[in-house]
Amino acid sequence: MPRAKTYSRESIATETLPHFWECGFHGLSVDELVKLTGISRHALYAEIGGKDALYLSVFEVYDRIIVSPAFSVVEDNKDLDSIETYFMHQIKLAEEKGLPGPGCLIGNAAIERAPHNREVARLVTKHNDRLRRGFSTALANAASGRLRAKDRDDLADYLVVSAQGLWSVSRTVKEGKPLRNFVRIMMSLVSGRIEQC
Amino acid sequence: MPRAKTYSRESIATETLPHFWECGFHGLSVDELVKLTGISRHALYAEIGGKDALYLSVFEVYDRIIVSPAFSVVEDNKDLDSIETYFMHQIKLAEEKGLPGPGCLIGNAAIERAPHNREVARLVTKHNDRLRRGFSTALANAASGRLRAKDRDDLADYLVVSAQGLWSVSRTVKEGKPLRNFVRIMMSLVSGRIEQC
DNA sequence: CTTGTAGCAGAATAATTGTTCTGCTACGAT
DNA sequence: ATCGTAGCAGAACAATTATTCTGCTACAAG
Repeated sequence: MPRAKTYSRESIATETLPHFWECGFHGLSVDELVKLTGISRHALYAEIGGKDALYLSVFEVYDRIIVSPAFSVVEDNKDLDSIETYFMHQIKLAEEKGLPGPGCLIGNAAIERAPHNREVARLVTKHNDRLRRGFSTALANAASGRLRAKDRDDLADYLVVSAQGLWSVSRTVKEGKPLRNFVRIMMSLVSGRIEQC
Repeated sequence: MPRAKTYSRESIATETLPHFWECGFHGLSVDELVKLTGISRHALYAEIGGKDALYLSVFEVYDRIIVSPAFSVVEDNKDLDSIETYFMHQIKLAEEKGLPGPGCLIGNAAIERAPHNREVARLVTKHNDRLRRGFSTALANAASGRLRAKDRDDLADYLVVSAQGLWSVSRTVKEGKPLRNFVRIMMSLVSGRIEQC
């Protein structure tokens, strides 16, 4: 029986995720990746195929181990508090890991990589759709019918754009205050809108 | 007397600006830049020094010929309408040039390049400071004293983050509607805040 | 017209970096 | 124990790309 693989497609993507997240696609070479993570070039090319394919694999892992645990608060609870919790929790994590932080891997990819790689662009759109859907459902639920579908979708769009701004700025600020501030103002807007219906 | 230089530092930066704006720092090689713009390698290296230095020069030009003409509306008029005008006008320009667009050169650099280049990071911060100052002054004026300094600065921060989100998203959306929507909602928030004082 | 030289095109070079290849090692099956 | 092979380390290779170099051209001064 063949020896169990030391590095699976899965584990390679998981190990490289933090580095791509921090440095982006162009921020580090395959050599650096190999040195930093200890995975072998052989495994990388045999299991995944190359740097581009690896980057796409990292997306899957990021979605599963970073986005899902964080955003399921919104997707499960479906209320306004859950939206605020989602944002504030992410800001706290970023603060703990140290600001300026890596922002959102997918948001970064949207700017750095999506224009040059069709598949990355597709995954970015998919991610934004997921956020929009989550926000939209939560808003509908929070408003319990008092919000017109169009207004709800507009607000969901608004939150998606706001999230993009938040994680972008988190890459350059040194403390969490302006980020929290932003979320507070944003949330007051959203709840104000819902109440006035 | 020496022959007049065909390509000055200035003109090289101006010619390359659109390409860096569209493709980012890693999006095109010096070869492509030379082919696309017609400038000579010789001039580029003699006048500017290299790709990194060129990128920084492009920042200066961008600030002068793109940011200043657009943002001076806010800096000169100092009212809420000017803020909305600024955003809407930029969205319209982006639409005319075709969405998804290049976003904001400096916002893109914040994500793609600032983490790897101290000087780029400095220029990004400088740009955001300019926006914040402009917004802050406009808000103070619009509220004519009814807004506490802290609230005014929080709102200015809020607008800076929102701008970042807007231009980020403009790189992936196919039409201006969600962008305009975002601005409308954002502005309603800001004027609501000021009126309630 | 001659001549000196600024500036150009494009070749050459150097450095980086993505990918493949070559033994070799260690483990499991027999 | 030995054999076969999966997987490794790191060298080699290839491709890309930033930078420098080499004539050469065209213009201006005299």
